[in-house]
Amino acid sequence: MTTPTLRLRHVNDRPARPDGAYVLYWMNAYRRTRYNFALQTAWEEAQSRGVPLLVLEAIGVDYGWASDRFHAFVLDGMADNAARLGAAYYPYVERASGQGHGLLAALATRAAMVVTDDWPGFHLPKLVAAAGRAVDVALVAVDSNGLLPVADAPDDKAFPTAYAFRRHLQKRLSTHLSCLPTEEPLPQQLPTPEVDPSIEARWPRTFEVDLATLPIDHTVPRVTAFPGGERAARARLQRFVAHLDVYGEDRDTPSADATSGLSAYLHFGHISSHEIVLAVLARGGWNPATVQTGGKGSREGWWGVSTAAEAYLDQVVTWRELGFNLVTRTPDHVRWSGLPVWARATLDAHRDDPRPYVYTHAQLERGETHDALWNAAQRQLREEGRIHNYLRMLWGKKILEWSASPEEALDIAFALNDRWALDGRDPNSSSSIGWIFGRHDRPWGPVRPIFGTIRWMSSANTAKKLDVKGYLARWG
DNA sequence: ATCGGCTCGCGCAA
DNA sequence: TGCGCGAAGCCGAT
Repeated sequence: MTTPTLRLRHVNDRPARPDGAYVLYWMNAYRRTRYNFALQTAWEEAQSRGVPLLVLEAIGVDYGWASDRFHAFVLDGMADNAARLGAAYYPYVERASGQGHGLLAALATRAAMVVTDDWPGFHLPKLVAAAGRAVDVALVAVDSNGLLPVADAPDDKAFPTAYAFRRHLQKRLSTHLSCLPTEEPLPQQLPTPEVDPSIEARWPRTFEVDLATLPIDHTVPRVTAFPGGERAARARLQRFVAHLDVYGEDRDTPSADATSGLSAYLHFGHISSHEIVLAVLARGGWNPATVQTGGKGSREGWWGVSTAAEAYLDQVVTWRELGFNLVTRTPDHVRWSGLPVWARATLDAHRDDPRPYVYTHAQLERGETHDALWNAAQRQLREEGRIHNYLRMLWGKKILEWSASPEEALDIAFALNDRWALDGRDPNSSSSIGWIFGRHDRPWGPVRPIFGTIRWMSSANTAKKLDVKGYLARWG
Protein backbone atom coordinates (compact mmCIF):
# COMPACT_ATOMS: atom_id res chain seq x y z
CA MET A 1 0.00 0.00 0.00
CA THR A 2 1.60 3.21 -1.13
CA THR A 3 -1.12 5.61 0.01
CA PRO A 4 -0.28 7.28 3.34
CA THR A 5 -2.39 5.98 6.21
CA LEU A 6 -3.42 9.55 7.10
CA ARG A 7 -5.34 9.66 3.82
CA LEU A 8 -7.41 6.52 4.51
CA ARG A 9 -10.71 6.48 6.38
CA HIS A 10 -12.79 3.39 7.11
CA VAL A 11 -16.36 4.53 6.53
CA ASN A 12 -17.95 1.38 7.97
CA ASP A 13 -16.63 -1.56 10.00
CA ARG A 14 -17.66 -4.31 7.62
CA PRO A 15 -15.01 -6.84 6.53
CA ALA A 16 -13.69 -7.29 3.01
CA ARG A 17 -15.07 -10.20 0.93
CA PRO A 18 -12.28 -12.72 0.27
CA ASP A 19 -13.97 -14.25 -2.79
CA GLY A 20 -15.03 -10.91 -4.31
CA ALA A 21 -15.00 -10.71 -8.12
CA TYR A 22 -13.48 -7.22 -8.31
CA VAL A 23 -12.47 -4.20 -6.29
CA LEU A 24 -15.06 -1.47 -6.81
CA TYR A 25 -13.87 2.13 -7.03
CA TRP A 26 -16.74 4.59 -6.66
CA MET A 27 -15.36 7.75 -8.32
CA ASN A 28 -17.52 10.55 -6.99
CA ALA A 29 -15.17 13.53 -6.63
CA TYR A 30 -11.74 12.81 -8.16
CA ARG A 31 -13.10 12.28 -11.65
CA ARG A 32 -9.72 11.53 -13.23
CA THR A 33 -7.33 8.65 -13.87
CA ARG A 34 -4.04 10.33 -12.93
CA TYR A 35 -2.56 11.60 -9.66
CA ASN A 36 -5.45 10.07 -7.76
CA PHE A 37 -4.69 8.39 -4.42
CA ALA A 38 -8.15 6.81 -4.30
CA LEU A 39 -7.87 5.18 -7.72
CA GLN A 40 -4.31 4.19 -6.88
CA THR A 41 -5.47 2.54 -3.66
CA ALA A 42 -8.28 0.69 -5.44
CA TRP A 43 -5.92 -0.65 -8.10
CA GLU A 44 -3.37 -1.78 -5.53
CA GLU A 45 -6.10 -3.57 -3.58
CA ALA A 46 -7.22 -5.27 -6.78
CA GLN A 47 -3.64 -6.27 -7.62
CA SER A 48 -2.95 -7.72 -4.20
CA ARG A 49 -6.15 -9.78 -4.39
CA GLY A 50 -5.61 -10.84 -7.99
CA VAL A 51 -8.98 -9.46 -9.14
CA PRO A 52 -9.93 -6.80 -11.71
CA LEU A 53 -10.87 -3.23 -10.91
CA LEU A 54 -14.34 -1.82 -11.62
CA VAL A 55 -14.75 1.97 -11.69
CA LEU A 56 -18.24 3.37 -11.10
CA GLU A 57 -18.75 7.00 -12.04
CA ALA A 58 -22.32 8.20 -11.71
CA ILE A 59 -24.18 11.49 -11.82
CA GLY A 60 -27.65 11.94 -10.39
CA VAL A 61 -30.35 14.54 -10.89
CA ASP A 62 -31.12 15.25 -7.24
CA TYR A 63 -28.04 17.14 -6.08
CA GLY A 64 -28.45 20.83 -5.35
CA TRP A 65 -28.18 23.20 -8.33
CA ALA A 66 -28.14 20.35 -10.87
CA SER A 67 -28.15 22.01 -14.29
CA ASP A 68 -27.03 21.65 -17.88
CA ARG A 69 -23.90 23.56 -16.92
CA PHE A 70 -22.61 21.09 -14.34
CA HIS A 71 -23.95 17.98 -16.02
CA ALA A 72 -22.25 18.88 -19.31
CA PHE A 73 -18.95 19.44 -17.52
CA VAL A 74 -19.13 16.08 -15.75
CA LEU A 75 -20.25 14.23 -18.90
CA ASP A 76 -17.26 15.65 -20.80
CA GLY A 77 -15.06 14.13 -18.12
CA MET A 78 -16.88 10.80 -18.37
CA ALA A 79 -16.00 10.59 -22.05
CA ASP A 80 -12.31 10.97 -21.17
CA ASN A 81 -12.55 8.34 -18.45
CA ALA A 82 -14.39 5.94 -20.74
CA ALA A 83 -11.62 6.25 -23.32
CA ARG A 84 -8.96 5.51 -20.72
CA LEU A 85 -10.66 2.81 -18.64
CA GLY A 86 -12.50 0.79 -21.28
CA ALA A 87 -14.33 -2.26 -19.99
CA ALA A 88 -13.32 -1.49 -16.39
CA TYR A 89 -15.51 1.63 -16.49
CA TYR A 90 -19.14 1.73 -15.41
CA PRO A 91 -20.60 5.17 -16.25
CA TYR A 92 -24.14 5.85 -15.17
CA VAL A 93 -26.41 8.87 -15.72
CA GLU A 94 -29.62 8.97 -13.75
CA ARG A 95 -32.65 9.90 -15.93
CA ALA A 96 -35.21 10.51 -13.19
CA SER A 97 -35.17 11.22 -9.48
CA GLY A 98 -34.28 8.18 -7.40
CA GLN A 99 -33.47 5.91 -10.35
CA GLY A 100 -29.82 5.55 -9.41
CA HIS A 101 -30.67 4.46 -5.89
CA GLY A 102 -29.30 0.98 -5.15
CA LEU A 103 -26.73 0.81 -7.94
CA LEU A 104 -23.70 1.13 -5.69
CA ALA A 105 -25.00 -1.44 -3.21
CA ALA A 106 -25.86 -3.83 -6.05
CA LEU A 107 -22.35 -3.61 -7.53
CA ALA A 108 -20.89 -3.96 -4.04
CA THR A 109 -22.49 -7.37 -3.46
CA ARG A 110 -19.81 -8.91 -5.69
CA ALA A 111 -16.99 -6.61 -4.62
CA ALA A 112 -14.03 -7.61 -2.49
CA MET A 113 -14.22 -4.08 -1.09
CA VAL A 114 -15.27 -0.60 -2.12
CA VAL A 115 -12.94 2.40 -2.34
CA THR A 116 -14.22 5.95 -2.76
CA ASP A 117 -13.24 9.62 -2.58
CA ASP A 118 -13.11 11.56 0.68
CA TRP A 119 -14.26 14.96 -0.56
CA PRO A 120 -15.42 17.10 2.36
CA GLY A 121 -17.62 19.57 0.53
CA PHE A 122 -21.19 19.92 -0.64
CA HIS A 123 -23.41 16.84 -0.20
CA LEU A 124 -20.69 14.20 -0.47
CA PRO A 125 -19.94 13.52 3.21
CA LYS A 126 -23.60 12.57 3.78
CA LEU A 127 -23.71 10.53 0.59
CA VAL A 128 -20.60 8.56 1.50
CA ALA A 129 -21.81 7.99 5.07
CA ALA A 130 -25.09 6.61 3.70
CA ALA A 131 -23.16 4.42 1.29
CA GLY A 132 -21.18 3.01 4.21
CA ARG A 133 -24.45 1.76 5.68
CA ALA A 134 -25.87 0.58 2.34
CA VAL A 135 -23.02 -1.61 1.12
CA ASP A 136 -22.49 -5.06 2.65
CA VAL A 137 -18.70 -4.89 2.47
CA ALA A 138 -15.79 -2.72 3.61
CA LEU A 139 -15.92 0.88 2.34
CA VAL A 140 -12.74 2.95 2.50
CA ALA A 141 -12.67 6.67 1.65
CA VAL A 142 -9.36 8.09 0.43
CA ASP A 143 -8.26 11.72 0.69
CA SER A 144 -6.71 12.91 -2.58
CA ASN A 145 -7.78 16.50 -2.07
CA GLY A 146 -4.43 18.23 -1.88
CA LEU A 147 -0.81 18.29 -0.77
CA LEU A 148 -1.65 18.24 2.92
CA PRO A 149 -3.81 15.33 4.05
CA VAL A 150 -6.94 16.91 5.49
CA ALA A 151 -6.42 14.85 8.66
CA ASP A 152 -2.97 16.36 9.28
CA ALA A 153 -4.15 19.37 11.27
CA PRO A 154 -5.73 19.92 14.69
CA ASP A 155 -9.21 18.38 14.79
CA ASP A 156 -10.88 20.81 17.13
CA LYS A 157 -10.32 24.15 15.46
CA ALA A 158 -10.00 25.52 11.92
CA PHE A 159 -7.07 27.81 11.17
CA PRO A 160 -8.44 31.35 11.37
CA THR A 161 -5.94 32.96 9.01
CA ALA A 162 -3.96 32.03 5.93
CA TYR A 163 -0.88 33.16 7.82
CA ALA A 164 -1.34 30.58 10.58
CA PHE A 165 -2.24 27.86 8.10
CA ARG A 166 0.77 28.68 5.91
CA ARG A 167 3.02 28.28 8.92
CA HIS A 168 1.50 24.84 9.51
CA LEU A 169 2.05 23.91 5.86
CA GLN A 170 5.65 25.07 6.03
CA LYS A 171 6.22 22.66 8.91
CA ARG A 172 4.36 19.71 7.45
CA LEU A 173 4.60 19.74 3.66
CA SER A 174 8.11 18.36 3.21
CA THR A 175 6.93 15.07 4.70
CA HIS A 176 3.96 14.86 2.37
CA LEU A 177 5.89 15.93 -0.72
CA SER A 178 8.03 12.82 -0.35
CA CYS A 179 4.91 10.70 -0.80
CA LEU A 180 3.13 11.80 -3.96
CA PRO A 181 0.33 10.08 -5.85
CA THR A 182 1.46 8.20 -8.96
CA GLU A 183 1.07 10.02 -12.27
CA GLU A 184 -0.36 6.94 -13.99
CA PRO A 185 -1.51 4.49 -11.33
CA LEU A 186 -3.09 2.13 -13.87
CA PRO A 187 -1.57 -0.07 -16.57
CA GLN A 188 -2.57 0.76 -20.15
CA GLN A 189 -4.67 -2.39 -20.44
CA LEU A 190 -7.02 -3.22 -17.61
CA PRO A 191 -8.54 -6.64 -16.96
CA THR A 192 -12.28 -6.88 -17.61
CA PRO A 193 -14.42 -7.28 -14.50
CA GLU A 194 -17.54 -9.42 -14.67
CA VAL A 195 -20.64 -7.45 -13.84
CA ASP A 196 -23.99 -9.06 -13.06
CA PRO A 197 -26.10 -8.60 -16.26
CA SER A 198 -29.22 -7.88 -14.23
CA ILE A 199 -27.49 -4.79 -12.83
CA GLU A 200 -26.63 -3.51 -16.29
CA ALA A 201 -30.20 -4.17 -17.39
CA ARG A 202 -31.59 -2.04 -14.60
CA TRP A 203 -28.94 0.69 -14.61
CA PRO A 204 -27.81 1.23 -18.22
CA ARG A 205 -24.07 1.55 -18.51
CA THR A 206 -23.66 4.72 -20.58
CA PHE A 207 -22.87 8.39 -20.41
CA GLU A 208 -24.66 9.23 -23.66
CA VAL A 209 -27.67 11.32 -22.77
CA ASP A 210 -29.67 14.24 -24.09
CA LEU A 211 -29.50 16.80 -21.30
CA ALA A 212 -32.81 18.32 -22.40
CA THR A 213 -34.60 15.15 -21.28
CA LEU A 214 -33.28 15.29 -17.70
CA PRO A 215 -35.17 16.88 -14.78
CA ILE A 216 -32.46 19.47 -14.11
CA ASP A 217 -32.23 23.27 -14.43
CA HIS A 218 -32.01 24.03 -18.15
CA THR A 219 -31.85 27.79 -17.57
CA VAL A 220 -28.20 27.45 -16.52
CA PRO A 221 -26.63 26.52 -19.86
CA ARG A 222 -23.34 24.78 -20.49
CA VAL A 223 -20.22 26.95 -20.84
CA THR A 224 -18.61 26.30 -24.18
CA ALA A 225 -15.46 28.20 -23.19
CA PHE A 226 -14.83 25.54 -20.54
CA PRO A 227 -15.16 22.01 -21.82
CA GLY A 228 -14.88 19.56 -18.92
CA GLY A 229 -12.63 16.57 -18.53
CA GLU A 230 -9.13 15.45 -17.71
CA ARG A 231 -7.78 16.15 -21.19
CA ALA A 232 -9.10 19.72 -21.33
CA ALA A 233 -7.75 20.29 -17.82
CA ARG A 234 -4.27 19.14 -18.72
CA ALA A 235 -4.26 21.24 -21.91
CA ARG A 236 -5.20 24.30 -19.86
CA LEU A 237 -2.49 23.55 -17.30
CA GLN A 238 0.15 23.31 -20.02
CA ARG A 239 -0.97 26.58 -21.57
CA PHE A 240 -0.97 28.30 -18.18
CA VAL A 241 2.46 27.04 -17.17
CA ALA A 242 3.94 28.14 -20.50
CA HIS A 243 2.71 31.68 -19.83
CA LEU A 244 3.35 31.79 -16.10
CA ASP A 245 5.33 35.03 -16.34
CA VAL A 246 2.22 36.74 -17.71
CA TYR A 247 0.33 35.66 -14.59
CA GLY A 248 2.66 37.83 -12.52
CA GLU A 249 2.02 40.92 -14.63
CA ASP A 250 -1.59 40.62 -15.76
CA ARG A 251 -3.23 38.76 -12.91
CA ASP A 252 -5.26 41.82 -11.99
CA THR A 253 -6.17 42.89 -15.50
CA PRO A 254 -9.70 41.60 -15.89
CA SER A 255 -9.66 41.46 -19.69
CA ALA A 256 -6.21 39.83 -20.02
CA ASP A 257 -7.31 36.32 -19.00
CA ALA A 258 -3.92 35.63 -17.44
CA THR A 259 -5.36 33.52 -14.65
CA SER A 260 -5.09 29.75 -14.63
CA GLY A 261 -8.77 28.99 -15.25
CA LEU A 262 -8.18 25.67 -13.49
CA SER A 263 -10.54 25.99 -10.57
CA ALA A 264 -13.52 24.36 -12.31
CA TYR A 265 -11.33 21.39 -13.19
CA LEU A 266 -10.06 21.21 -9.63
CA HIS A 267 -13.62 21.39 -8.33
CA PHE A 268 -14.83 18.47 -10.43
CA GLY A 269 -11.64 16.50 -9.81
CA HIS A 270 -10.61 16.56 -13.46
CA ILE A 271 -7.12 17.59 -12.39
CA SER A 272 -5.08 17.13 -9.22
CA SER A 273 -3.40 19.98 -7.36
CA HIS A 274 -0.40 17.63 -7.14
CA GLU A 275 -0.11 17.67 -10.92
CA ILE A 276 -0.46 21.46 -11.01
CA VAL A 277 2.15 22.07 -8.32
CA LEU A 278 4.63 19.67 -9.92
CA ALA A 279 4.17 21.38 -13.29
CA VAL A 280 4.67 24.86 -11.84
CA LEU A 281 7.76 23.77 -9.89
CA ALA A 282 9.19 21.92 -12.88
CA ARG A 283 8.77 25.03 -14.99
CA GLY A 284 11.13 26.84 -12.61
CA GLY A 285 13.60 23.97 -12.71
CA TRP A 286 12.71 23.00 -9.16
CA ASN A 287 11.33 19.89 -7.61
CA PRO A 288 9.57 19.11 -4.33
CA ALA A 289 12.86 18.41 -2.53
CA THR A 290 13.94 22.05 -2.80
CA VAL A 291 11.00 23.50 -0.91
CA GLN A 292 12.00 25.42 2.24
CA THR A 293 10.77 24.18 5.57
CA GLY A 294 10.45 25.82 8.95
CA GLY A 295 9.08 29.12 7.66
CA LYS A 296 7.15 31.45 9.87
CA GLY A 297 4.11 31.82 7.66
CA SER A 298 5.46 34.38 5.24
CA ARG A 299 4.57 34.11 1.59
CA GLU A 300 7.99 35.21 0.35
CA GLY A 301 10.76 32.74 -0.45
CA TRP A 302 8.89 29.63 0.53
CA TRP A 303 9.03 27.57 -2.62
CA GLY A 304 12.12 29.18 -4.11
CA VAL A 305 10.64 29.87 -7.54
CA SER A 306 9.81 33.07 -9.42
CA THR A 307 7.54 35.66 -7.84
CA ALA A 308 4.74 34.82 -10.25
CA ALA A 309 5.06 31.10 -9.52
CA GLU A 310 5.15 31.71 -5.75
CA ALA A 311 2.02 33.83 -5.99
CA TYR A 312 0.17 31.14 -7.88
CA LEU A 313 1.36 28.34 -5.58
CA ASP A 314 0.06 30.32 -2.63
CA GLN A 315 -3.35 30.33 -4.31
CA VAL A 316 -3.48 26.69 -5.24
CA VAL A 317 -1.91 25.34 -2.06
CA THR A 318 -2.34 27.73 0.89
CA TRP A 319 -5.69 29.26 0.01
CA ARG A 320 -7.21 26.21 -1.62
CA GLU A 321 -6.30 23.89 1.23
CA LEU A 322 -7.29 26.44 3.85
CA GLY A 323 -10.78 25.94 2.40
CA PHE A 324 -10.59 22.20 3.06
CA ASN A 325 -9.40 22.88 6.60
CA LEU A 326 -12.32 25.28 7.07
CA VAL A 327 -15.12 23.01 5.88
CA THR A 328 -13.89 19.96 7.78
CA ARG A 329 -13.63 21.84 11.08
CA THR A 330 -16.55 24.28 10.81
CA PRO A 331 -19.93 22.56 10.47
CA ASP A 332 -21.76 25.85 9.82
CA HIS A 333 -19.23 27.26 7.36
CA VAL A 334 -21.94 28.43 4.93
CA ARG A 335 -24.05 30.08 7.63
CA TRP A 336 -24.00 33.33 9.54
CA SER A 337 -23.26 31.50 12.80
CA GLY A 338 -20.05 30.12 11.29
CA LEU A 339 -18.49 33.54 10.68
CA PRO A 340 -15.82 34.88 13.06
CA VAL A 341 -17.14 36.48 16.24
CA TRP A 342 -15.58 39.92 15.56
CA ALA A 343 -17.12 39.95 12.05
CA ARG A 344 -20.63 39.12 13.24
CA ALA A 345 -20.34 41.66 16.06
CA THR A 346 -19.39 44.54 13.79
CA LEU A 347 -21.99 43.66 11.12
CA ASP A 348 -24.58 43.31 13.87
CA ALA A 349 -23.79 46.77 15.19
CA HIS A 350 -24.47 48.21 11.75
CA ARG A 351 -27.45 46.16 10.62
CA ASP A 352 -29.84 49.10 11.07
CA ASP A 353 -27.68 51.59 9.18
CA PRO A 354 -29.44 53.30 6.26
CA ARG A 355 -28.89 51.45 2.99
CA PRO A 356 -28.92 53.75 -0.06
CA TYR A 357 -29.38 50.77 -2.36
CA VAL A 358 -31.23 47.56 -1.55
CA TYR A 359 -31.73 44.91 -4.21
CA THR A 360 -33.55 41.62 -4.11
CA HIS A 361 -32.00 38.27 -4.91
CA ALA A 362 -33.79 38.32 -8.28
CA GLN A 363 -32.59 41.81 -9.21
CA LEU A 364 -29.01 40.87 -8.39
CA GLU A 365 -29.28 37.59 -10.26
CA ARG A 366 -30.40 39.45 -13.40
CA GLY A 367 -27.64 42.04 -12.98
CA GLU A 368 -30.04 44.95 -12.59
CA THR A 369 -28.19 47.39 -10.35
CA HIS A 370 -27.07 51.00 -10.79
CA ASP A 371 -23.45 49.85 -11.04
CA ALA A 372 -22.26 48.94 -14.56
CA LEU A 373 -19.11 47.19 -13.36
CA TRP A 374 -21.06 45.03 -10.95
CA ASN A 375 -23.63 44.13 -13.60
CA ALA A 376 -20.81 43.14 -15.94
CA ALA A 377 -19.29 40.83 -13.32
CA GLN A 378 -22.68 39.23 -12.74
CA ARG A 379 -23.08 38.76 -16.49
CA GLN A 380 -19.69 37.07 -16.74
CA LEU A 381 -20.76 34.76 -13.93
CA ARG A 382 -23.97 33.83 -15.70
CA GLU A 383 -22.41 33.36 -19.10
CA GLU A 384 -18.93 32.07 -18.36
CA GLY A 385 -19.42 30.40 -14.99
CA ARG A 386 -16.75 32.49 -13.29
CA ILE A 387 -15.84 36.06 -12.30
CA HIS A 388 -12.39 37.52 -12.65
CA ASN A 389 -10.48 37.10 -9.37
CA TYR A 390 -10.34 40.71 -8.29
CA LEU A 391 -13.82 41.63 -9.46
CA ARG A 392 -15.23 38.65 -7.63
CA MET A 393 -14.26 40.30 -4.37
CA LEU A 394 -15.88 43.55 -5.38
CA TRP A 395 -18.96 41.62 -6.52
CA GLY A 396 -19.33 40.03 -3.10
CA LYS A 397 -18.66 43.20 -1.09
CA LYS A 398 -21.43 44.96 -2.98
CA ILE A 399 -23.91 42.16 -2.28
CA LEU A 400 -23.19 42.74 1.40
CA GLU A 401 -23.67 46.49 0.96
CA TRP A 402 -26.88 46.26 -1.09
CA SER A 403 -28.79 43.57 0.79
CA ALA A 404 -31.38 44.14 3.49
CA SER A 405 -29.33 42.29 6.12
CA PRO A 406 -25.93 40.61 6.35
CA GLU A 407 -27.60 37.19 6.73
CA GLU A 408 -29.57 37.73 3.55
CA ALA A 409 -26.44 38.93 1.77
CA LEU A 410 -24.60 35.77 2.80
CA ASP A 411 -27.39 33.56 1.50
CA ILE A 412 -27.64 35.45 -1.80
CA ALA A 413 -23.89 35.40 -2.40
CA PHE A 414 -23.73 31.65 -1.81
CA ALA A 415 -26.82 30.99 -3.91
CA LEU A 416 -25.61 33.02 -6.91
CA ASN A 417 -22.18 31.44 -6.69
CA ASP A 418 -23.49 27.90 -6.21
CA ARG A 419 -25.94 28.17 -9.04
CA TRP A 420 -23.82 29.88 -11.70
CA ALA A 421 -20.15 29.32 -10.95
CA LEU A 422 -18.54 26.21 -12.40
CA ASP A 423 -16.38 26.07 -9.28
CA GLY A 424 -19.22 26.85 -6.86
CA ARG A 425 -20.27 24.41 -4.14
CA ASP A 426 -16.56 23.92 -3.43
CA PRO A 427 -14.72 24.25 -0.10
CA ASN A 428 -13.13 27.29 -1.70
CA SER A 429 -16.52 28.91 -2.16
CA SER A 430 -16.96 28.82 1.60
CA SER A 431 -13.63 30.52 2.17
CA SER A 432 -13.88 33.06 -0.64
CA ILE A 433 -17.50 34.05 0.05
CA GLY A 434 -16.71 34.02 3.75
CA TRP A 435 -13.84 36.44 3.10
CA ILE A 436 -16.38 39.01 1.89
CA PHE A 437 -17.88 38.85 5.39
CA GLY A 438 -14.57 38.94 7.25
CA ARG A 439 -13.48 35.31 7.34
CA HIS A 440 -9.71 34.81 7.11
CA ASP A 441 -9.42 38.57 7.27
CA ARG A 442 -9.01 41.18 9.98
CA PRO A 443 -10.84 44.35 10.94
CA TRP A 444 -9.89 47.21 8.72
CA GLY A 445 -10.94 50.65 9.82
CA PRO A 446 -12.18 53.25 9.86
CA VAL A 447 -15.67 52.20 10.86
CA ARG A 448 -18.06 52.52 7.92
CA PRO A 449 -21.83 52.38 7.51
CA ILE A 450 -23.20 48.86 6.95
CA PHE A 451 -19.71 47.30 7.01
CA GLY A 452 -18.47 48.37 10.44
CA THR A 453 -14.82 47.30 10.38
CA ILE A 454 -15.26 44.72 7.61
CA ARG A 455 -12.95 45.57 4.73
CA TRP A 456 -14.76 47.68 2.16
CA MET A 457 -14.26 47.97 -1.59
CA SER A 458 -15.50 50.47 -4.15
CA SER A 459 -16.24 50.20 -7.84
CA ALA A 460 -14.72 53.65 -8.43
CA ASN A 461 -11.39 52.66 -6.91
CA THR A 462 -11.44 49.36 -8.74
CA ALA A 463 -11.90 51.19 -12.03
CA LYS A 464 -8.91 53.38 -11.17
CA LYS A 465 -6.77 50.45 -10.14
CA LEU A 466 -7.58 48.05 -12.95
CA ASP A 467 -8.06 48.45 -16.66
CA VAL A 468 -11.77 47.72 -16.75
CA LYS A 469 -12.46 49.17 -20.22
CA GLY A 470 -11.95 45.90 -22.06
CA TYR A 471 -13.96 44.08 -19.42
CA LEU A 472 -16.94 46.43 -19.72
CA ALA A 473 -16.79 46.19 -23.49
CA ARG A 474 -16.98 42.42 -23.24
CA TRP A 475 -19.50 41.98 -20.44
CA GLY A 476 -21.15 45.35 -19.96
C1' DA B 1 3.13 58.33 -6.32
C1' DT B 2 3.70 56.96 -1.61
C1' DC B 3 2.71 56.75 3.38
C1' DG B 4 0.46 56.24 7.75
C1' DG B 5 -3.67 55.36 10.25
C1' DC B 6 -7.64 52.80 10.77
C1' DT B 7 -8.32 47.96 13.98
C1' DC B 8 -8.12 42.82 16.06
C1' DG B 9 -6.45 38.19 17.19
C1' DC B 10 -2.87 34.96 17.10
C1' DG B 11 1.62 32.84 17.98
C1' DC B 12 5.83 33.41 19.83
C1' DA B 13 9.53 35.52 22.57
C1' DA B 14 10.52 37.07 26.94
C1' DT C 1 2.80 40.58 28.75
C1' DG C 2 4.32 42.73 24.70
C1' DC C 3 5.22 42.62 19.92
C1' DG C 4 5.02 41.72 15.03
C1' DC C 5 2.29 40.75 11.58
C1' DG C 6 -1.42 39.69 8.46
C1' DA C 7 -5.11 38.23 0.38
C1' DA C 8 -6.13 42.01 -2.50
C1' DG C 9 -8.62 48.53 0.98
C1' DC C 10 -9.70 53.35 1.65
C1' DC C 11 -8.65 58.06 2.52
C1' DG C 12 -6.34 62.10 3.38
C1' DA C 13 -1.85 64.19 3.79
C1' DT C 14 2.55 64.96 1.73
